[in-house]
Amino acid sequence: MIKKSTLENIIKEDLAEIWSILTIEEKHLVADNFVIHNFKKNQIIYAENDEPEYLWCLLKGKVKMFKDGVGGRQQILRLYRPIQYFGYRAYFANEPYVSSTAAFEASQLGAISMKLVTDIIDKNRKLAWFFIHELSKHLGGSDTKMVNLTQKHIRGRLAEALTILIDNYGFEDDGETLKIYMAREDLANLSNMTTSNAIRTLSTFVSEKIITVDGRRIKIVNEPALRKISKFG
Amino acid sequence: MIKKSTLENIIKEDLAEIWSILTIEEKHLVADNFVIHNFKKNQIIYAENDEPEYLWCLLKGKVKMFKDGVGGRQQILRLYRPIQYFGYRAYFANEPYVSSTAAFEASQLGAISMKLVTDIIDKNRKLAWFFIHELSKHLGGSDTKMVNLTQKHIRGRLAEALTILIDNYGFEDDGETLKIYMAREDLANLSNMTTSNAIRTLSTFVSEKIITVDGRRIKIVNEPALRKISKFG
DNA sequence: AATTTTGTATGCTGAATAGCATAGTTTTTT
DNA sequence: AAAAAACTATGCTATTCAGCATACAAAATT
Repeated sequence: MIKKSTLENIIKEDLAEIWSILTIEEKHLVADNFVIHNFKKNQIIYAENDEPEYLWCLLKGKVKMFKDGVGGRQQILRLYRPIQYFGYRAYFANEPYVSSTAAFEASQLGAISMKLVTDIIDKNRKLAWFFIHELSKHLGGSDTKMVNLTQKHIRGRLAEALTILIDNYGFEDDGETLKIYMAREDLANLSNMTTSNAIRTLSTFVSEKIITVDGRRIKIVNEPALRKISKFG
Repeated sequence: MIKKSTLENIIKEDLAEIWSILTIEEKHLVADNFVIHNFKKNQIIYAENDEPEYLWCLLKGKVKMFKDGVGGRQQILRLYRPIQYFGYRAYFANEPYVSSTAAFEASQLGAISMKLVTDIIDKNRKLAWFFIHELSKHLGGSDTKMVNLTQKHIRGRLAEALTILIDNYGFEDDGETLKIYMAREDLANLSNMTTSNAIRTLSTFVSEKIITVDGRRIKIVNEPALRKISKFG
């Protein structure tokens, strides 16, 4: 089940902050309980109301965390890239998941039992701090996003979504093509608008020479302009 | 500066979860560094972009945490009652505050240096868990609120705001008068709508015999109906 | 290769809600 | 107690955005 090569790589190269703070014994404990799963494009990793059981570690691919609202629309809450962790919040809060996660594209993930994570936190102060820091960052981000989604106008929200994509996934080697190819519907779900409006607003950005669009390939031509629109709503 | 009686009371009676998990030595360390402050109605406790320094402990009164958005409107993020804690997130995230807090009414608060709190967390696992739990709860709440504010219609949002007030502050002895008296503007800021619309929608709730209103005194006459409106948007 | 399904683009229409004005009321200050 | 300031109520209008329909394009399936 475990692909030794990948895992050893992660441990040896300390690819992620979290590994560097574990003792040798803890690293091996985790390695022995680290199960690799492969998810197909759009496959659900866990769903709202499920009972949390694992800490998920994204090794390869892209993941979205989202929540279905009463409006029938799906709101994308956060995006993840390698190597980032998720799935722990609900366990720590001692409640079922309030959101779902799915792979944006074919992805490889590692699952570690939260029971084990908790045991290690009890012995390793640094891991406790890792999660305190992580949760604090996310909470600040969530509060900020709440206000942006409710108060910015459509152009500002879509511009913000595009900057989020830049900041999370960056550009291809040409330095301007977004390194994520998502459906207009997902772009809309990230920006709290209908698919129609995401398409319409993208078009106006094209006509304003802020971006160019070729199917799902989006080039950011004028990033300062984009960030300005995002900032001022 | 320290009002011994109040403080001793809190420590002795273990009024708050947090106290019961400290050792005797830690309790005294905190007590010696616990400074009581009094805030007037609407007085700012800390503001967005300030550098976090203290853990604030609300002893008496009511506090709102809010953020000013580009839309010019203030969004109320969370409400606090005695004995609850706030002000720690930004410090843990190692960043300036992203939101502000103010006293809703004349309030008494205790300030404890975050430096001290961090030192105690380093030695007391249980305190680390207290904050991990607290942050996790708040993050789930923030994510949920984000989707509700963006997807529920005005009636649903106002109904939700009223249920939040019920759940946070409860009723007067008559069992139906909300134990918080806030301006329509604050009610609007809690529900992401204009003051006009908060007033209008309150009126329709009155005409539907879900609530009665007498100035800032709001009686919840039909709580199940209110929760139903909140739930279904 | 043909067919079906899914996704994208654009126009038109209607609904939800924001903005503003005015009048009256309550609260605070002097 | 009087005056000023702040808050509340309600009507009218403007704007933003959602909903839907249609046409076309691309991708997936048979």
